[in-house]
Amino acid sequence: MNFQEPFRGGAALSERPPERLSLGVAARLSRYLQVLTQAKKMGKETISSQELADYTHVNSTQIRRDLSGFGKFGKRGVGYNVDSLVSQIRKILRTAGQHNIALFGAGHLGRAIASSDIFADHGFRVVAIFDTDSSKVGEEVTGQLTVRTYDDVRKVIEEEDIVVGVLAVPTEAAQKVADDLVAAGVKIIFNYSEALLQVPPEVTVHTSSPAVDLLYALYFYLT
Amino acid sequence: MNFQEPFRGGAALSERPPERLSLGVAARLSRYLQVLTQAKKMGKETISSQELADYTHVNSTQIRRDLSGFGKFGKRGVGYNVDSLVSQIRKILRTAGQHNIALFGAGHLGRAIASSDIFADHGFRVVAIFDTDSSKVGEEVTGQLTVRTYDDVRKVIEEEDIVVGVLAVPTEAAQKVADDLVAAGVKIIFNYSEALLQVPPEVTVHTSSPAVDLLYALYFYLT
DNA sequence: TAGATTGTTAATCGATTAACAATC
DNA sequence: TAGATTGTTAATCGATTAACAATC
Repeated sequence: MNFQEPFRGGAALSERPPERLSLGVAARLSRYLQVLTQAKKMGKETISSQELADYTHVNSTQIRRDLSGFGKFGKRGVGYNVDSLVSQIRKILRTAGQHNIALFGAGHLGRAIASSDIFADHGFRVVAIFDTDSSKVGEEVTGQLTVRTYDDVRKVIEEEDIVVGVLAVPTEAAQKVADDLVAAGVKIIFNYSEALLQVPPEVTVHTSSPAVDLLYALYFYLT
Repeated sequence: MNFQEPFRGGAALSERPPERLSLGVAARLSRYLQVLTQAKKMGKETISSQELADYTHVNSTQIRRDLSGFGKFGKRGVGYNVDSLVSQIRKILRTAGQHNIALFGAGHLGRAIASSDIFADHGFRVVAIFDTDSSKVGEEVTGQLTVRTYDDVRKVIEEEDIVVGVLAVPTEAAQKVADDLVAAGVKIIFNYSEALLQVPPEVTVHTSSPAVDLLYALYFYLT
């Protein structure tokens, strides 16, 4: 970033060349966004970099640095306006639009994910939930979602313009679902099972589990 | 690390001074461990740094570098023995022992976490699950676990030597449970709700959600 | 041996932090 | 004004990567 900025506080500051964010910056911005979203729900109007630091465990200088790279969003002596910071970060992360996702597996994890607020909070819409267990098909999961038969996968993916498949199925079943998603043209798979999925290079798999963090975090907490 | 090592392949290499790992190294080692554990289940005996790289999205040179910092675990031309690498990493992360954890909330997320293999795989034992909903008390969650009444929290934490509290409760209920855990002396809280918890400085809160990753990962996948 | 893969170097790049003037 | 907090600098530290000799 060697672009010399001779003006101060200009609105033009928010229109930077769309460089790809580094992995670390994007991860931290997402984290700030999560905290800000919650802070907003709690009725907080402004927040300081120190408060954000307390909640995210990211150094407060780092936070100010991350943000100031995109514009002067704060007020000295006051902090950041929660509402405006949320929309600024959304702009930076380009998560302003709506994205449709499909959920596989109507077990406990699938239902937990389906009923989480966090997707709606960030512009993601769970438009379908599938299960191979025919006794579950037709069950209502949330107000708007009903478990669909796995036979309709292909049709639903095309009709509903689904860009992400989220796997909350048993480890043994994950590869088969991944194969079907790939065949239907889905390029992004979120894998909450423990399976090591084999997919073609153009498809991205992100594996994550509600429990893996524990291992890593505990190293620091127990030593 | 400026310790000059004149010998090769010695067993003494695994006994390094117990420096605290950097955050990044610990996170990556945990990830390797997760993949290795699964690879072992699938009957794999050796694994190359390139295969580990494919599954973890960590550069293969980085992986070899991370591991070689603690000893010469691999065989040139062959790769790493899965079994022995698992135990080496466990030694490094000091997760060889057993740690008892308590789970709060017997809803979908709580049950999903309780029935996950991943805790058992890494030496954690869910020894209790609580819920304030009296209609859930007594229900069987897994073979060994039955939902307990929240009134017994304090007693159970002391009797069962619980070091970690895992919160899978609604956002509104999270702070109350955190307060009670702090009062009972628990120093590590894993928060799967969206609440921004207030705790004394000696207590560590790790907030995480099965859905937050999506936001960050999607930035890269959609751009 | 021939092929494969580790262990390690060297060079680069980005992350982190303390400190403090600017300013609300 | 006085206190608080941002924006930014400068200096350090650790992460990342390509490349390749060592060696299984």
